[in-house]
Amino acid sequence: MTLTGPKRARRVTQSDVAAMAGVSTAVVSAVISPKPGKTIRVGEEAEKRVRAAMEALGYAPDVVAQSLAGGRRNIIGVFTYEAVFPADRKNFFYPFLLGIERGAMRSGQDLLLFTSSTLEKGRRSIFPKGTNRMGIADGAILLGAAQDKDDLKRLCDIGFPFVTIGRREVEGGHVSWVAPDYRSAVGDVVTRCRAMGHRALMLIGEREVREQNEDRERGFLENGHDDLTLSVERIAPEEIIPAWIDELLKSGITVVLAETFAHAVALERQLAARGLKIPDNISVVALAAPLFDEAEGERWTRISIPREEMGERAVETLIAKIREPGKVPENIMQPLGYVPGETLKAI
Amino acid sequence: MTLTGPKRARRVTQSDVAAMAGVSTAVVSAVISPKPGKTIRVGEEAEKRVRAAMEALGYAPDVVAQSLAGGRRNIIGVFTYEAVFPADRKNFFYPFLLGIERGAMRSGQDLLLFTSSTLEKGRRSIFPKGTNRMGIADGAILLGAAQDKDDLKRLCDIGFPFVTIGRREVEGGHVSWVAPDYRSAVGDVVTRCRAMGHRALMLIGEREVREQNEDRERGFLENGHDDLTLSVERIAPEEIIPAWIDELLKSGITVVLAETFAHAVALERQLAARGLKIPDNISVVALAAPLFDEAEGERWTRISIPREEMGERAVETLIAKIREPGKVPENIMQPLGYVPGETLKAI
DNA sequence: TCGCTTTGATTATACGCTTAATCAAAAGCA
DNA sequence: TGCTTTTGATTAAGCGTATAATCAAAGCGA
Repeated sequence: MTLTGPKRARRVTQSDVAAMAGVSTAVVSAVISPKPGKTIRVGEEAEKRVRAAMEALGYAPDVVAQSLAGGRRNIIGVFTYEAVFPADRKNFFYPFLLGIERGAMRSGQDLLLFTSSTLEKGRRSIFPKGTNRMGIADGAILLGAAQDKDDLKRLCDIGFPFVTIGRREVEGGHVSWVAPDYRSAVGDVVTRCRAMGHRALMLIGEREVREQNEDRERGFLENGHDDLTLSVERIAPEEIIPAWIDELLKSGITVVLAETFAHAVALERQLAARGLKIPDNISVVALAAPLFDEAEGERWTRISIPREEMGERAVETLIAKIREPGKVPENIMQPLGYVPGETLKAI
Repeated sequence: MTLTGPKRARRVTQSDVAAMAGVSTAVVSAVISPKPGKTIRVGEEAEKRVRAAMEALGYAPDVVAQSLAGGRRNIIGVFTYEAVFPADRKNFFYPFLLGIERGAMRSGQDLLLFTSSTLEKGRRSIFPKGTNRMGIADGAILLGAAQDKDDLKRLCDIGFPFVTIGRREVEGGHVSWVAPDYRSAVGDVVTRCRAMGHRALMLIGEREVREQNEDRERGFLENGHDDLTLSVERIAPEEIIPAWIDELLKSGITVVLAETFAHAVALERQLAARGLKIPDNISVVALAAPLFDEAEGERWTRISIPREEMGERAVETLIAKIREPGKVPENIMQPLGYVPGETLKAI
């Protein structure tokens, strides 16, 4: 739906301010946005009058017009593939948004949430029906498990500045991201397990291999010592059935690193079904933040993701990118934490 | 901080399409956005050519320019006096935002969060340094316990469409709101208490009397029967001290309606200090939604607020207001629910 | 005094689109 | 036939801002 009907009350424009201050609109524009490249200069006197007029009239620049004219808008877009305020996994997204808000506050930016494109089949599109609302913002932060590389490519092509949370690679274009450093973190976990006496480790994870899964697998395999046996199994949580457990037990593996909580939980359930316990019979480390309530994941030995901080850094990165569009895009690897829990035991 | 606008690659414009199709830009515009009240008409032939050209050139309309020309941005502002994503009371605000997002989605609006004005002393200002970023949006939803009536007045004066969540009255201007119908709800609670045999009721609540407190007090006093003794005490939670409890017990009151959870909890603590229990010795009903975690309030007999629905209705109301600026502003009283808990007992 | 730079401003145009005002030609009608 | 209506288009005027191109006046060194 789009709004139609009578136009809203006339807004206070630059020329209103200009008229009141007795100057031209160009001067008002210059006062609003002082730039290093001083093609227009303003005297102290005039500036004072302009500011007074702005105050008196309650003037606010029209971002849309600024946008069209090629100026700055001080608006950062936030695009989420799922709902911005998701009902079910609110505690997962929330910290990112918290950080993004703080970052925006710090740098004097407003936040534009792209809620207009209807969620089709539960997912949003960056270019709904070929249009691109993003142009309203100076740049955007992309949040959520993005799958449509085409959209990312297109964003790259039109030179729109954006930063994704989570690593994304697009061929033929560079994308900036702030991503959890799964590689180092998982490497660290392997080292810890080894120090605790474990020698046969297995990584189980999602069938679909995306960037973050790659990173974990790399960190896992890279840290192999001669005395370690490492194996990787890509399997859906619901595929963890008794037969699979049989094989696991036969293999002599003593620690399982689970890419998601769903895997960890499925594993625990199947073990319990035959009277086995974590970590008595086998240890488990979760390689992700709990998707749902934080409390649910509390007892697991796991990796922790400083999501709030990541949100903030995403804003900083984006702003840097907006400022210097030509520069090589920055990528930030966010160091993760290791949280000792009750599911990893020394041998 | 201020940003410099990114220079985009030249985009395919309407006139490119027009040129290729051998028509004027007006025709292209008409093809893109067919409106009921058409001043400009397009023939079948021409439309076919235009569509072919759009396809061939990969044309996408520039929303920014569309906005500028059309006067409408399809952006709804969301202003919160506290942080939009508050760390401590997230579960209180969250449902509103959820509803607002859904409402925005339904009506094809984007959401602009005003995060740019720094939080001074933990509160935001609508007019930071006299400027008004709100003008960016078509209208705004105000969320949180607003105290600066001056700002609201000013918003009214400049004719900016806005809707508050929670009742607000400003003299010399009409404000639209979507507010919990505390009056009816409290009246209902009184009736229920009476039906359970209670005859002496007390309402305790915040010292500062704002609209919502007025509403509750009204609902409380209005429903007096001849056989009921009703009293109101405006007192800060920390003023609930042993001496006060003495008086309460002497008065013969059997139910206390607490305006906030802080009051209810303070009361419980002081009662416990002398070995008294809720509801054995005295019943308590909370007249608000729990401020913090939902779970914390679970056991209390209380009023429930359909916050999600309120958020959605706020969007609807705002859009109606934007559409017809002249119309008498709509106010919506949101019916509340009664949630039986463990703190109200029949006598 | 003259040219030259600096300061402080104005004018004019572009940004990409919508839409009111027009207009030419065809169609309808008596 | 002459007049009005309908159809299918064009032209041009904004929408509110940024900024390159200009320009007047003042300052300045020689």
